Amino acid sequence: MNEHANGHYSASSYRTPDGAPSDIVIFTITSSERAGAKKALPTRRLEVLLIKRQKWPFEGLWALPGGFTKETETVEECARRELEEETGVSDVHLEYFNVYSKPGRDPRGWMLSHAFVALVRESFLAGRRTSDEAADVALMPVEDAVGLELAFDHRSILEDALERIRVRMLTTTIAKEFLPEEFTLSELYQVIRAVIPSFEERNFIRKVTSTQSRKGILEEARDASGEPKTSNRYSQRPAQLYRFTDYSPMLSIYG
Amino acid sequence: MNEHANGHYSASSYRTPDGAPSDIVIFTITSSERAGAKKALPTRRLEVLLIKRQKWPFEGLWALPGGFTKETETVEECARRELEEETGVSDVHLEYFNVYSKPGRDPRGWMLSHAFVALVRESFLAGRRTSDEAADVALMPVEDAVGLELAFDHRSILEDALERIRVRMLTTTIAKEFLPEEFTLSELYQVIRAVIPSFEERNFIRKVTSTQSRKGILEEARDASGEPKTSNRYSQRPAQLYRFTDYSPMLSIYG
DNA sequence: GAAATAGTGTCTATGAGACAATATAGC
DNA sequence: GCTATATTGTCTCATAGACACTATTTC
Repeated sequence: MNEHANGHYSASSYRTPDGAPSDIVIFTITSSERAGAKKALPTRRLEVLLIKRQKWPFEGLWALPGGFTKETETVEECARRELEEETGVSDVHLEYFNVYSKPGRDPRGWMLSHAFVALVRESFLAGRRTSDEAADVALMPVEDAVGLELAFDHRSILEDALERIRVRMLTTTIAKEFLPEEFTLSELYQVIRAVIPSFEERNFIRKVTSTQSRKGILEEARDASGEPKTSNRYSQRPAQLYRFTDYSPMLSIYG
Repeated sequence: MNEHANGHYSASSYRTPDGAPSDIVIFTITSSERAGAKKALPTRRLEVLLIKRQKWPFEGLWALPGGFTKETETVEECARRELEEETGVSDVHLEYFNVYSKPGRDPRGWMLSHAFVALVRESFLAGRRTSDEAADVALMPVEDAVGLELAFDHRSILEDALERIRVRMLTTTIAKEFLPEEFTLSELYQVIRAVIPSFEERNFIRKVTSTQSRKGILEEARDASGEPKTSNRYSQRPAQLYRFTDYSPMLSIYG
């Protein structure tokens, strides 16, 4: 154990890491009906999944789900495995974003933590929230989570993850990870606002449908006979359904 | 050595990593005078620094500079230390971009490599290229480097690094890392083109100077008396000098 | 005046941004 | 008809993109 694979390597007497965990910031967007109105846009909120630690260190504190990488897998495979063990979901958007290696960050030893963001649709986690271990696993609003004392340096990790998805929400099409295949533009707008409360575009519909440079990221959903598909789930007047294309524009600050 | 810091940790019988190297993709842009013309724009080329390995494994192959992280430092501190040892430069732009952890990627054992991009001005490396170890250290055009067989998975790392700086060249102001404090718009344009050969903007000057949304990333350089500063280093007619402001716009695919 | 790069004029089409106005369907 | 959301009309101004033209200095 912990011997080097062979002796050609002069660093074999060096101290080596005690582990390389992957930690996963699992985000979801919950919808809740607004009281009163019958057909009204639901309130959407960005939430993060945390686990209450059962043992030393940081026993009793909330922490990000995660686990140790094995020598037979990549850190990404580890994250995907832990994600499935923890939430039962697979095939979700998982994105590596940083490594945390500050000496002393883990009292158990020299641990290099690899942090991922996972984006999960609310429906995927539906069963989870009512499971027996509900007390140890919580889905909580991000504003609440960043206000808590978390285990290890998980608060920094969470803040970095948040920053990360805010940037990527605006520069990539990850909004699709929180939406059904076909959605209305109000839904899209709400998803963006759930992640970035300050996002405000008065003419949102105008822009995403008519802008030449951005045209191409969205297309109208049509049924078998070619008629535009609409939905009146959230409105009296049916709204046009859209879907993301697989085109992703290249942004530039220079033009 | 390699014992866990304490016994509370149930994973203490697991295999642990054999090392966590940092590898650094050091980019620079070289300028060379074009033959013939007296005052002409130099040719700028993106180059990468590679080191010829002297020992097993991959002896004789070119590799990215790097080295092992110590338990008393972060992987970033390791990268910065290695960068200085290797090139003598400090205070340069250094950016972490990915971890490489595929089992078997390093025949010496279970190594998790943390990859960085460093952006260095040509002048910083000037002394280095004529040093004694010139045969072991090379600054070579990136097109050449990606065509070579490199040690470990360094070719993948290099390709990823290239993709990374191409995106960041267009979405952030890292172009400043390759330019003097004050520069002409032709120089800026050339730097962008050295990194992204396909970048073409006919009205480059127009855009960066007159666009409201982008206005703010650049400002005209002025001398003590408030007069605009110009340079005729590369042209007969003097060109206005600019500098980057510290404003960095937030791009969005939605408007 | 030729060379070499810097910068402007001009024209057209399109987009941004603001808001008012109208449309649709359920209640 | 009221409500709540969806969508279009309209107007103004700024920008994109193309390309010809003028400017400035050195040789």
